[in-house]
Amino acid sequence: MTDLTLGAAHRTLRDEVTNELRRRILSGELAQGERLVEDRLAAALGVSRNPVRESIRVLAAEGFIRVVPRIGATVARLSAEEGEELFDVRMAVEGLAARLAARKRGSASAARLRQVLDQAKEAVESGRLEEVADLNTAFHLAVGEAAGNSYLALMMKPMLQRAQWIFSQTAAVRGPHSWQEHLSLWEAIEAGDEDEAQARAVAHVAAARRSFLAATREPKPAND
Amino acid sequence: MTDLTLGAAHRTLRDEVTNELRRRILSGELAQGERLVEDRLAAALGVSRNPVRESIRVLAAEGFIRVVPRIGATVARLSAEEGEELFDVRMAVEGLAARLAARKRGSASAARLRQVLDQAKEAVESGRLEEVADLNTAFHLAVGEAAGNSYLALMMKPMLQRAQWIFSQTAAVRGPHSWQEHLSLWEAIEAGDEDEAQARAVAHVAAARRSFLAATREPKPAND
DNA sequence: AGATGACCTCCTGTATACGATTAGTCCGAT
DNA sequence: ATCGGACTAATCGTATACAGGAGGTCATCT
Repeated sequence: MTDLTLGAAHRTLRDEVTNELRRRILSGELAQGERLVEDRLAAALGVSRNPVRESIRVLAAEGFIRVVPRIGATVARLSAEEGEELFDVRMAVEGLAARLAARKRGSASAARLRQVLDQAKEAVESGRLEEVADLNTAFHLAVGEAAGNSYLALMMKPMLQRAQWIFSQTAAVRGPHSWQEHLSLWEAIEAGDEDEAQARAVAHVAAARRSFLAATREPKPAND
Repeated sequence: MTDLTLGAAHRTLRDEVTNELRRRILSGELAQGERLVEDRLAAALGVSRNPVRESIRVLAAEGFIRVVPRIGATVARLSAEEGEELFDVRMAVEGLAARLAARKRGSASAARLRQVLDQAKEAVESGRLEEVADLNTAFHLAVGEAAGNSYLALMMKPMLQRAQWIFSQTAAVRGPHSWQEHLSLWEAIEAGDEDEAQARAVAHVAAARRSFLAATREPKPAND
C-alpha cells in the first residue's frame, strides 16, 4: 500500500470497502438477499478479511445488510411495505430539515444547495442518469446539512441512501420533474419561509411516494 | 469459550463488547472525549482486538464514538447545542411514531407499551433510578415499534440512546413527572386518536427539552 | 424409497503477528 | 532558553492462522 494520503485525511481500506460495498448494493450489483461471504469479498477487492468484516458491521448498522451470527451476512431484503414505510419517515424528517434550513438561510452550507442544483441540471441535460440519482441524494442531504443540526444530518445520510436504493430497485426514476421540485424547495429555503419550505419538502417526498407506488403496482415504471 | 448458546441466538463477543461499551458510554463510566485504545479495551474485556474494532465501527456509526484514521477512537463530545438539537429531531420522529402507533392500536407490540409502563411504575416506586432511565428509553422505543414501521424503529434506537446519554450527562432526571406523560401518551395511542397522540408525544419531548435546558443553564439540576 | 447418521467442506469467530505511522522525548545547536 | 531534528514508544491498519459451528452429501439401514 504505497499510498500518499497524509494524516487524518488518510482513507483506510475499511472506508474504501464500505463505500464500495454500499455502492454495489445501491446500484443493485449486489442483489437483495445475496450472500456476502467474507473470503470472497476480500479476494474480489484485494484486501484481507478484516476490513471487510468491519465494513459489514457498519452497513448492517445502516440497515443495508442483515447479519446472522455464525451464518453470515446477506444483502437486506426490502419488501414493498418496507419501501413504502420509508416515505413516512422521510416526510417527517425532511420536512423538519427544510424548515430548519429556511430558518438558517444564507449559511455556508446553503450555498452548497445551489451548487448541487446546478450540477444536477447539467447532468439531467446530458442524460447521465446514474449521476442524477447520486446528485438527488446529495441535494436532499445538503438540505439536511443546511439545517445546521448535526444529528439530523448524521441520521439523514443512511436514510437517503436507503431511499436511493429503493428507487434503484424499482426503476422508478423521476428525473427532470423531481428537479423542478428541488428548485422550488430551494427558493422557499432561500426566502426563509419556514412553513413553505417544510410544505414543499413534504409534498416532494409525497410525490416521490406516488411515483414509487405507481412503479411497484405496475410492471412498467412511471418515468415522470 | 465453552458457551451453550445455540444457533442464531448465539451472542458473539462483538455484540457483547458493543453492548458493554455502549452501556459504559451511556452511563458516563467512559467520559466524553476519553480515548478508546483498542489494546487496553481488549485486555480489560478479556478479548482480542478484533471484536473491539468491530464494536468501535458500530458505535461510530451510531454517533457515540469519533474515529480519526491512524489516530484512534474517542468517546464523542456533545456540545450543549448538539444536545439541544436532538430534541428537534425527536419531536419530528417521535411525533410520527406516536401517530402511527395510534393508527395501529391494538397490535401485538402495543401490549408491550403497557408492560413497560408497569415495570417503570414499579421501578420508580422502588427508587431504582438507573433502571428508570433504561425503561424510559424502552418505552419510547416501544412506541416506535408499535408504529409498525421497521425503518422508523431501526432509526429510533440510536436516537433514543443518544437522548439517554445526554440526560445521564446533564443529570437531569425527570422521573415520575415524565411517567405521567407516558401514561397520557399511552392513553391517546390506545384510544386511536392520532392527532392527540402526536401532540402528546411532541409535548412530552418539549417538556424534556425544557428540563434539559434548565439543567444546563444552572449548576443545580432541575429534578422534576 | 425414505429416513437416519457419519463425515466433510465451507465459513464465521476469534486470536495473534507484523508493518507503518503518529506523537512524545531527549539532545544538541543557535 | 528556545527551536529543530532524530530517536523511541505507543498504537493503529492489515494480514494471517486456527478452532469450531452449520449445512450438505453420501452411505447405510429399515
